[in-house]
Amino acid sequence: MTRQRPTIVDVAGRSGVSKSTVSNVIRGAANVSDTTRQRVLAAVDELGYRPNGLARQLVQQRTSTIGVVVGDLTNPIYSQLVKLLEQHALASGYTTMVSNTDGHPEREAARIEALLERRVAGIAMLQFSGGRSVIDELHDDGVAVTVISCLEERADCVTVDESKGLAISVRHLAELGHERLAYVTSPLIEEHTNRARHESFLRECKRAGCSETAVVTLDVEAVLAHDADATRELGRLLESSRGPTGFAAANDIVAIALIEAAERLGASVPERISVVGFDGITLGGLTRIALTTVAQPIERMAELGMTLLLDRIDGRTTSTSRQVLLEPELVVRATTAPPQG
Amino acid sequence: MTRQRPTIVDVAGRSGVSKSTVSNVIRGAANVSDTTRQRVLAAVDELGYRPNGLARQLVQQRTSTIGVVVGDLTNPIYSQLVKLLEQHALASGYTTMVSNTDGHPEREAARIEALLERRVAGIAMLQFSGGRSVIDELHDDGVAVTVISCLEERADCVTVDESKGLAISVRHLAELGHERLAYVTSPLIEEHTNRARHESFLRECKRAGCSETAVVTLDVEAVLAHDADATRELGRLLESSRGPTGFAAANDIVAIALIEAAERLGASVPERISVVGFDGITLGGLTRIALTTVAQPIERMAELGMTLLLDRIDGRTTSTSRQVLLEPELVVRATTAPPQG
DNA sequence: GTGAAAGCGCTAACAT
DNA sequence: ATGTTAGCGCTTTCAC
Repeated sequence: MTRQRPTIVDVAGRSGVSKSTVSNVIRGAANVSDTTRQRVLAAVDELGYRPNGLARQLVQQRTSTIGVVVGDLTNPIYSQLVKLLEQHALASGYTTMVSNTDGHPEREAARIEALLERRVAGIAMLQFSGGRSVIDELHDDGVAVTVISCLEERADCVTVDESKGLAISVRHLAELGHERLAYVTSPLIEEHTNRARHESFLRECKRAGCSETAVVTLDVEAVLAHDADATRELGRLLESSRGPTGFAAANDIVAIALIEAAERLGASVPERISVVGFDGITLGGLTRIALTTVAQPIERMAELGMTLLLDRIDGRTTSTSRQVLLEPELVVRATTAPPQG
Repeated sequence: MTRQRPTIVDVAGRSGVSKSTVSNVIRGAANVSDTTRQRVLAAVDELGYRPNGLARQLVQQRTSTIGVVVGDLTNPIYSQLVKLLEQHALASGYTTMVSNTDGHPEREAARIEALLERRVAGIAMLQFSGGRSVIDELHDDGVAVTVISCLEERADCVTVDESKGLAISVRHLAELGHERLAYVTSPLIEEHTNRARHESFLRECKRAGCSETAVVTLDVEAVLAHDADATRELGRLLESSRGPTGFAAANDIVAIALIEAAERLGASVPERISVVGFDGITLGGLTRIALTTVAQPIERMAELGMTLLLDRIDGRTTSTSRQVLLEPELVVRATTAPPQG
């Protein structure tokens, strides 16, 4: 199939110059007479020559590829982030290579290995699980890494202030008068992030004088597939008269799944229970959903994240790791209300 | 930063063998004694050697990278598809490189060019806009291409039967008793696909004896951002007593935006108007949305699409282009009902 | 302004 | 079973 592509030598032959001159022309280097340039360009055109990026990157000892490792591309917050990162990378002459890990640490390690074999210039990790070893290994390898949307002290990182994250949800629920709260999460949420958010939840519960009655773990896919098993745990919680009335979710997708599950069980939101999400995905703004949530400034996260990474790649930064903490913002819509009765 | 990485030569030196032997070991070739293998492996470990994929791919004249070109990664149907494609590619030893085009033909061309310079083994195009020239050029270059989720005769392609697509929506609306129908689309939907779906809409309207009163173009982002301008056109349509009561959308996201816009304008769904989507995104299954839609079998699309592409890459297929047509399936939920009064 | 030559890190015959 | 050799397509000194 793949007919032999013309190389720089073919172009050189056709235009009667040496290959270095051709190289000079296609790289837009100086020191090429106008007439030669024209002839070379003509030959390029006639032959349909296209530079071989592999060869170029091999000899230059640097690539223009940036790896992006993401837990779940299906979560709108991440697909949005990936899209923004690609735009920023492109604007600086880089191409991205996206790897989905589905939250599995082994898959994460494998995908990172693949990126490294391709000698990516740097890696942006959204929701990263591997724990210290991964980061350390990358550091040893001298690969630029930026972690986006979760806190990681050992690397450059831009994230929403995790300590404030869930605290804002809890405070909002407490101010509405809710006294018994639950934390809602999903198996897809990476361990590190989950722990941080849960701790933030517990801390603020204590401070606000609320009791934390439960941790609910929801299999989002199963809930959406109308699997009855997936809502059983929640069902028991809702039956109890001393059960929680306020639910703080680890992210918007979980929050939406919770609303779905609760309402299918006959507990309407916000009349019977209140729910607040985390992330600020666009769909939460739909009138039919109207999710109260703690929004992350994802445009800024993407922009700053890519800036940090590129600075590191280009050696503009040699300092130790830098953390950028952004402010989350409460967006009150219609899934929260004072508790009834 | 990037400290000089060890090469195959370093490993050879350290283990006291030639570099071809090292090469044999890491490629798992036969003809290596067990003792030598151990020594080489030990050296690999001590040095932290990692093969350079660029060099390997350059000399082998083939890469294990597959390009994926997508219009809007933010649309769940595509992020899902991309995720599935990545899984299938991975299972066959390939890595994917995703490019988002936001539907711009120029950006599409640029991204394809970048993929070709990286000498990707093949390209999977989801929602492709470039028209004939792009496909032809790729064909001339001898690059394997598979188009997924929209019809393209000049290339391998797997898609839902476009001619049936919107027809199913229209028939459903007609059977409920709707007589005046509208087609709803968005600027983000690629021209080709849009035309096919619109034609399918018109054809079936005629057959079912419905009148097509309008084409509504909705800027989804603007609607979700609660921009009043974005709903003006729809507002006029809904005011008229002879306006459409049944809306067939070009995809689910548009359908959801339409519901949002209509209900904000006071026209509730499905009491005042009925809406049917296209794609079958998971979120449509939420009780609060309950979108009636024409679902695509995306698992099969991803699987077949990747199979077609890999067959072509490996030269198992030399025939002319093959089209696979899959059956769309109507999923009736709660955004459609008989017209009132 | 242009060309010759030396690699980049690896694979794949071909010798030994 | 292991080593030698010749590239893959390009960039980049360094001469001319």
